[in-house]
Amino acid sequence: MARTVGSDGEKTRSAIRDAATGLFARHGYDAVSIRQIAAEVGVQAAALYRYFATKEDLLFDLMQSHMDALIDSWEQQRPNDDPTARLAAFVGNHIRFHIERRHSTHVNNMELRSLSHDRLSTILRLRGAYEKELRQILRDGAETGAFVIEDVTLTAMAIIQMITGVIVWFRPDERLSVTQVTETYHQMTMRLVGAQEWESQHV
Amino acid sequence: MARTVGSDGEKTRSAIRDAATGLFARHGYDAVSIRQIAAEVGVQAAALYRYFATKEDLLFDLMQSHMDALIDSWEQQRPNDDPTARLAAFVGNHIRFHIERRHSTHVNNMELRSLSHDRLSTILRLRGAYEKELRQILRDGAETGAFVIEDVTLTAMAIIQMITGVIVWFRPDERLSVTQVTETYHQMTMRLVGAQEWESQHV
DNA sequence: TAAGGAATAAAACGGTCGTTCAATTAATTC
DNA sequence: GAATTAATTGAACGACCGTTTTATTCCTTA
Repeated sequence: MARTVGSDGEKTRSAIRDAATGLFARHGYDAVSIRQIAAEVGVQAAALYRYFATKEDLLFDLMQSHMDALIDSWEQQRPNDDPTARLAAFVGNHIRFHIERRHSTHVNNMELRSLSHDRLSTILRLRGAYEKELRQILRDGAETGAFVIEDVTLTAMAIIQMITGVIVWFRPDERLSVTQVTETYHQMTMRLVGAQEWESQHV
Repeated sequence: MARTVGSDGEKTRSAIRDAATGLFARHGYDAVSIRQIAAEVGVQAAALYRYFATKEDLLFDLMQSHMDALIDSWEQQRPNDDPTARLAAFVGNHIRFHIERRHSTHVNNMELRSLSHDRLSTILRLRGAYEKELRQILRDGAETGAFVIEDVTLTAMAIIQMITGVIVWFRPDERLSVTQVTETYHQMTMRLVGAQEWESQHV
């Protein structure tokens, strides 16, 4: 029956996703063949088509899951606090999430152009929703006078690019721990938005 | 003769480079075929091989030229001034350069993985030399007390990612001019490094 | 205007790609 | 344990890839 077999199928499905994430991140979507992914899973190329109709379906599945997980992670963490505390939480959650998922982050940042128009829109919509959260924090902080901000949209982009960039150079087991990196970025972010004083809310 | 004919050859060569830059930036190195590039130039695929031995040679040529031009642009602009003025000049030059060369910047940021090991090293060496300039500015500013910096390397990466990120969202003919964008990033950068006061050196 | 080299075109090469299909094996149900 | 269905294989398809080879055109120079 589909029930018990389904559980094995889900295991294979997730093995495919893991293999594809790593290969896409390292070599790029176009440079990776279905046969390579299949080989890493230990299966023939044709077998993948029982789980994903096309190669692009597989890519889209990875990217959508990534965005869903990112938004979910923030929603479970978001404090109902003053803008300073919310910004600290946002930065901390963002950095932690992206370090933990370097590979799928890389795929999401690099392979947008490999998606069809409709699927690109879907991903961009999710991305927009996430960034809107940051813009709202910045807007609130500017209104209460907690932050000094010239342009909310532009500042939001600057912060996101800055904190997402961590994955470009950060490698675990180096001189800095995740906590140290997060702490330093927290301080830089607070200065960037002109936050005059903030408690040591090291999230 | 090679002289007069050479000048036509150089025109074709630069047409190839322009076409390849645009196509690589839009669709990615792997997704673009030699035949596509040739078609955009108005020539047959085999003709490109008179100018570039392989497709990767073409990519490397584009990436190396980009880095050379970036470093050259900074060297012609670098002031022998205090750290605050030098940082302002660095940010201004960087943003201006990258907005003017969005496509080749995109190629340089996205296609590192398509290079062979040796060529990757060459590009990374150039990149390292450029980033070293920023680190030196930050170090000087930290020593004179002009800046508040927890970690020079980390701050340099944060600034570079922030200001390079402009090309991800900035489009000409939108609500903001290059000057406005540069000015806002200048202010954000100065706050980020904790510069207590700075003249309006809008470079 | 004939000669000679530079530039291009046209065709072909071997290889790999994403995907499909028929045949086979493995697992589940009755 | 036979029947049924799910899962996988191996082979094949047509398309396109980067590159090479050979032939042809164009242009310069003597």
